[in-house]
Amino acid sequence: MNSSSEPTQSDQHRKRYTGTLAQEIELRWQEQWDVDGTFETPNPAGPLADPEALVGKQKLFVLDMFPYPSGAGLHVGHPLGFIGTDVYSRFKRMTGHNVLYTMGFDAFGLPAEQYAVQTGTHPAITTEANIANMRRQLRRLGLSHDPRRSISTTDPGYYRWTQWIFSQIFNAWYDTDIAKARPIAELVEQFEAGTRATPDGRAWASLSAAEQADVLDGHRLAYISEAPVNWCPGLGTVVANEEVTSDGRSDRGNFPVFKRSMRQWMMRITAYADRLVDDLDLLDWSDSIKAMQRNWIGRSEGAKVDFASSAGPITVFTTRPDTLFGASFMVLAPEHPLVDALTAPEHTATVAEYRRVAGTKSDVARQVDDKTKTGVFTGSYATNPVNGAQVPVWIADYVLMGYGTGAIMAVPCGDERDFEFARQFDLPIPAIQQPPAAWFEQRGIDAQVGDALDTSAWPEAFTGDAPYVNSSNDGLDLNGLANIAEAKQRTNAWLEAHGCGTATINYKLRDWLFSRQRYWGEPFPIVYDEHGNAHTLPDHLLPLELPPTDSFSPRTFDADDAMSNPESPLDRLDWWTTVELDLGDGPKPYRRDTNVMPQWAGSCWYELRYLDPTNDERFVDAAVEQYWMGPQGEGHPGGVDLYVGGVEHAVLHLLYARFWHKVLFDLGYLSSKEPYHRLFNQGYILAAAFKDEREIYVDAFSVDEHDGQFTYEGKPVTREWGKMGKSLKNAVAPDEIYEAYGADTLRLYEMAMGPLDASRPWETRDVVGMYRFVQRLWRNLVDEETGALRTDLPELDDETDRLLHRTIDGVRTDMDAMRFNTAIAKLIELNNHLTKLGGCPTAIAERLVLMTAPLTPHLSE
RNA sequence: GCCCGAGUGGCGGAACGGCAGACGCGACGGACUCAAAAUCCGUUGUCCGAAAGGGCGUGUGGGUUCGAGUCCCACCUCGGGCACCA
Repeated sequence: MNSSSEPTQSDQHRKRYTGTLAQEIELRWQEQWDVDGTFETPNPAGPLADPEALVGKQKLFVLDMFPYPSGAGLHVGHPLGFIGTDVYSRFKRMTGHNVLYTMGFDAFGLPAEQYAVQTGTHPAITTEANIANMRRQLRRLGLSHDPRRSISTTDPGYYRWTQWIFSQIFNAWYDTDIAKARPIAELVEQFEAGTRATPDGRAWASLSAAEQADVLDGHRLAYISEAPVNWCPGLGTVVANEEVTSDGRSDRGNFPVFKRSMRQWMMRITAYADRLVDDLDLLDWSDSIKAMQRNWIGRSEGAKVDFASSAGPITVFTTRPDTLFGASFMVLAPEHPLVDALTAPEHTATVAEYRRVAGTKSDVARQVDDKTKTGVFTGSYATNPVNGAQVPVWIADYVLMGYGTGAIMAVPCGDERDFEFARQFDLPIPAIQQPPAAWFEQRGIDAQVGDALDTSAWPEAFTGDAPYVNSSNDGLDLNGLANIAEAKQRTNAWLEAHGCGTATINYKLRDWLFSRQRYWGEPFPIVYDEHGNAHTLPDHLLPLELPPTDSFSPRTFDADDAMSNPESPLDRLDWWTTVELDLGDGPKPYRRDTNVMPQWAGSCWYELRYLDPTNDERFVDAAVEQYWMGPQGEGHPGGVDLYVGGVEHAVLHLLYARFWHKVLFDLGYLSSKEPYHRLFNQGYILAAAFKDEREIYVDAFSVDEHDGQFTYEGKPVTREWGKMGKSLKNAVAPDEIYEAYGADTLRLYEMAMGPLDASRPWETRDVVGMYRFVQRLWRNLVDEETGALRTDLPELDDETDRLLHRTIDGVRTDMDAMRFNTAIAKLIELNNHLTKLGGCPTAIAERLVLMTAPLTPHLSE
């Protein structure tokens, strides 16, 4: 269009590198790559095998976190990581690697379903259309994906294996003796042989079928249990702990979430807590992501200690058993089961009232309220096992039922919270450590040696390291010791010897709530017999396809209606829920499970399916998995060589996927212990967003700037920087950039903006810098009038030759380290030099083109 | 409060402990044009100076070193994560 409407220019520079010419070149090569199958990657075995093509090549598995196919399509912020992995993959292919690089879609889940509910269109239809649109957009960027390996989690051929893996997990238990998952049949063998005792010691054969099923359910890695779960009436489903924000709302939709006891599917991820923490050491991940995972798992070493009381032993968890001599009262969570038995008659009314008020407060309110301590005395006392002291038992909502044992021993002299509580309620604060003089000086207290232990003068608890005092009994003497580790060890030994405590490890991690009362997800491959026992469907009945229905809307409730109950959409489909099957003992009636799996299920193993996407016999061929993901030497856990994605999945996806991978490893299906060996978190593309006085975002492209002041329709607005997107009304569509400059320029710009792991603001006006580079590069080689290679190129001189070789060295190093921004700078330097020279000497043209090929693949072709 | 990470021109950002500011944007000057856009050439940290040249410069204050943006200590600011977890 441009060239025909401006005849003068097109006559002069018919083959100048313009947006129009760039598009011509790009579309042509994208077509050619498809026709030639240029990016099809050979496997060592199976349907995609081409063993000869692997000879002499090192393998490399480069993976992007696969996207959710949203209806809004891509903006220029989305593909930053994709472009990075593409440049890297192309570079690695050019340097002798067999690179596995493809892209799939994480397409089950709430957004598609909510969109479907809004529009009345079935989610299968919108999902399919969105995937097609996204594939088109990604292809337009020139990404070198192997198209044969692309999957969607919603393909029955894919979720057949998601269901199969679920069955494996259901039919497995964690053997703590060998720290490994095993098939449940091996547990049955142990019970039958008597090598493992049943919970109540009776012979296995004497247990009824229902009792046996109960025992096994208590071991399964996927199990149904009645437990406090997160009920979200606004979404109409329960959600996992990981999907609840710190202010007690749903990650999706931002609705209130309530703790309710319900019967739901759980996954025993807690069995893997230690390995999930310990194996982080084997991974090439950033310290911050590792810290987030460690934090979430929350492993803390300590001891469980029993305090005798009229209601029986009260067990507390403490990380500081060494401070037991300073435990001068106890605090139980208001929901603690012993509270009723401990409450003395004259305290019944106050305790009941306190529990009632605490019960109405959601977890949110308990946290949002300032940290002022509240609590009431039960009227009972318990016995401190190390010194026999009678300590009062209180209840208070700063102790959480969900952590540890829901009861604590309070050591007010050494714990900030206990200190505040003691001050609040005027409880004694016995000292068990002698704080150093400096501690008093820093707090402006003139403490004599004699009255240092008078805690009434202390402004706060002493949490440091100092010699113990008043810490001895007949068999244990910590006085004078200043080594915490040794004091803990000696206390633990004493507790164990006297049967009133044991060293133990406590975790914050809870089991994973795995069922959802929604429609758009993987159905559970589970049926229930007439006694209500769960059975997995045999493999030949998989996939259990999601039944087609127009009635896919979930039953949602008033967002604050905590007492509502979930209703699965699948439950309405009587024709589907009741079924007659022969599971090996003749045809019988069964009822299907009507839950679906959470969004995260499909993303727990997708990288494995990329390896062997068409395999009908197994989820992945063993030799193929070994080739692409097997451990590489001693101490190497195996896994994807490079996994690129945003930091927002630090806990959820990355934790769940590691868990599933470890179960499959334990059961002997995989050679790799970990799914993702190296994780690289790319930054985000930020864009200016503008808010008016009502704090509402306005269209960022209609804002005017004047002397640093921003206005929208004449009214002042304030600028902030945020992740580019629809909600901030600042998204730039890639098509605009293609039209003006082409995809190669967009790729260059995104890679040149800064290091890949840093977030950076998008500036459309800056894009032209990379366009000029590409234009000069073109002009240095191609005649702008004819489009043919130039014949008037200069001879190679020594200076240019030296610069070339410096550039080759630098670009290779930078590309290898994924420092694409500095690689580009070096290429521009060389090209600027060539421009001054009057063109690119023929002798080095090929090398210049090869160096730019990963970045600007179409132009370089 | 605790745990990560980062502070360099007007802006995005470069710098194995060795010429700070590569490369790009913008700005300014010039060429081309009737003119503009595009394109091309040049200048551009800052202060003094006509120039040659010189002073000052990597959040702040100390330190190590022949030499520090880079290493060490203390602090300030910003971003992210966790947060009454016993």
